[in-house]
Amino acid sequence: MIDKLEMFIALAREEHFGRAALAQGVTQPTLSAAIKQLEDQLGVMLVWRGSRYQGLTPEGQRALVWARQIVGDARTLRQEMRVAREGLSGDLRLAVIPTALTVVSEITAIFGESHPNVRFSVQSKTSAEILSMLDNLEIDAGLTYLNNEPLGRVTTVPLYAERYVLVAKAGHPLLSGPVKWGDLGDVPLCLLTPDMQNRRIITQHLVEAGVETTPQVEASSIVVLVSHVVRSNLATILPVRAAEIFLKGDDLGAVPLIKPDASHVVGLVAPHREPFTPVLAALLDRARALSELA
Amino acid sequence: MIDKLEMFIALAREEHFGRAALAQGVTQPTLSAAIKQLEDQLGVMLVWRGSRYQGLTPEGQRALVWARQIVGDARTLRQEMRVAREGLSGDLRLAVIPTALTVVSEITAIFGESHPNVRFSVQSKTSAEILSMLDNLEIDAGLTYLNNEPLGRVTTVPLYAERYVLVAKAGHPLLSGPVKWGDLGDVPLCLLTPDMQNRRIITQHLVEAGVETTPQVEASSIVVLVSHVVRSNLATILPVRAAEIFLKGDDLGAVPLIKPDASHVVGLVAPHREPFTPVLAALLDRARALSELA
DNA sequence: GGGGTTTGATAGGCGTGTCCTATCGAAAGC
DNA sequence: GCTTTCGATAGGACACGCCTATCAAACCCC
Repeated sequence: MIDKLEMFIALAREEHFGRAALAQGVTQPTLSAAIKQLEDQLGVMLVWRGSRYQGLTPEGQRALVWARQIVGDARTLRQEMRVAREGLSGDLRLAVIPTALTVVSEITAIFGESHPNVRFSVQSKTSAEILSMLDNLEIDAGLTYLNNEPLGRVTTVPLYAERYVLVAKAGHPLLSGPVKWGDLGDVPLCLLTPDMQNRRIITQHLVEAGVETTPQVEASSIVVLVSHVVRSNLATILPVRAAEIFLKGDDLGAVPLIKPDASHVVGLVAPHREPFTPVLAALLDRARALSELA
Repeated sequence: MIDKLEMFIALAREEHFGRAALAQGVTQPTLSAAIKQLEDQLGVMLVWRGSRYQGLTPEGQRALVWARQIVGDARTLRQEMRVAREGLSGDLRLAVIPTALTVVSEITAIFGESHPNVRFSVQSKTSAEILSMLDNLEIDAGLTYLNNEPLGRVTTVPLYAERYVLVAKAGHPLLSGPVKWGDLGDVPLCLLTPDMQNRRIITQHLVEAGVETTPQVEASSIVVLVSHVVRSNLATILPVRAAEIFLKGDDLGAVPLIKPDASHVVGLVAPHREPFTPVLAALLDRARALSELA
């Protein structure tokens, strides 16, 4: 039963029988049969049938909610028993927005002190992808914005409030003092791609300041942004914590962006599951200890 | 997997391999094997082994919590799919404290108006039994005291506050006006057995009023209490709502018990499961509509 | 519009898992 | 010390799950 629910979740995620089967490590006929049996057992049609995958029926959507819950709990049970057997160990899968990537090392550091046997796996994703991966049990926790766009049913631990700086090559005329958002009208910029919430936040502040900017370069990674700042005459806008790591040398400079002093809360998000798994409880605990916010 | 978890729950409930197997409709060797496989899969010992059942290991207790959650969710999924197929129907299993039995008809009445295809199954239990049965998935909801003794992780809907009357045969000298708890020192009483929370509440009020009473008759049913009041010279103490149904004729009388005007909240309790099953959601909704309290 | 591709369903065979009955060994009870 | 109770074990029947191979329908592209 649980295996079939896992296959059902995979199907809903992949929207394709073959890919879902591959993801589950079974063949396509096996997955097809499993879905059919699930439908028989539940007495309802879960998937619109045709020669292609055509989405879930309303019952299927409803069943998906429970399937995720059940499968998630089952995994948690197994994980918790493993913890009981061999202590806190295993992998903790994180997905993180690009602008918070530098914060991960703070978390892994403080966590590693008390739980050295836990390995981390970190990937850079958009905030929307993080929420989707949490739903689909593909990650254990995420690091993203907490209070700009709706999150769904998750547990959150606020960590810090993002504040923004303008980053440019040393000697850039704007670096002499704080810069207003409204002053950026004619400044050539490179920014994150619009699928990133950070970019949407920045765009919003620029628009509110009456500026309409089309960035010269868009990228999904801050490394690309900073490289461009170093090698060309573009400037970029980054959260302080993301920028710091690049400001060690003398070739770059940064000044605060003011009017307004924008501030957006970033923190940990984890599936809301009662009770918490031991690793997750430990992670949230360490994150709370690390938090700059109430 | 889910089947094994069900067997595990049954074993924890019955504390006996043979009985648990019987309850699950399998033979004892099958259940023994299932538990062993569960232990293998989880990699931990769940049950203390010996020639007899000797209780759960700490890991077993922890696993039991998740097992209940998973099995409960799986049942909910099946139920919800059945509802999607044939509308709100099926059985709703209630357990109710004796003094709230008369309230059940109010709930079934208002519920039946909107959902005529749902059958009810009602049994009279102590408050402790109700909580245990909720945990063990033996009932769907309960009707019991909400704020005297700890409930655990449940959803509650307060319905009304119990107030107490002294019930005695018509003409009994105490029936002329309100009676103080402290006046009951020499009155021969029949009361519920001490495993009932109502009895513990009454005893507590009597003790606080400085009275120590040993009831002449103890019973676990209010019908027995009232019968004794009718046929002998005993009096009893009942919540107003439990007493009303017996006061239609002229042979019994009731007067309020005062100093203090004791008041204990009674309401629905249901397992805390997100999201709610449709039947349960409907039941809680109707109960809220019925509630006398905020 | 026809050949090729993609997609999901179906058929048949094989291995594993699950459940049963029968029986055993150990401990508890009289 | 004998019987009863309780849970584990052994062996066999059956079902289930998964695989490979194949099919039918829809889509795609020239």
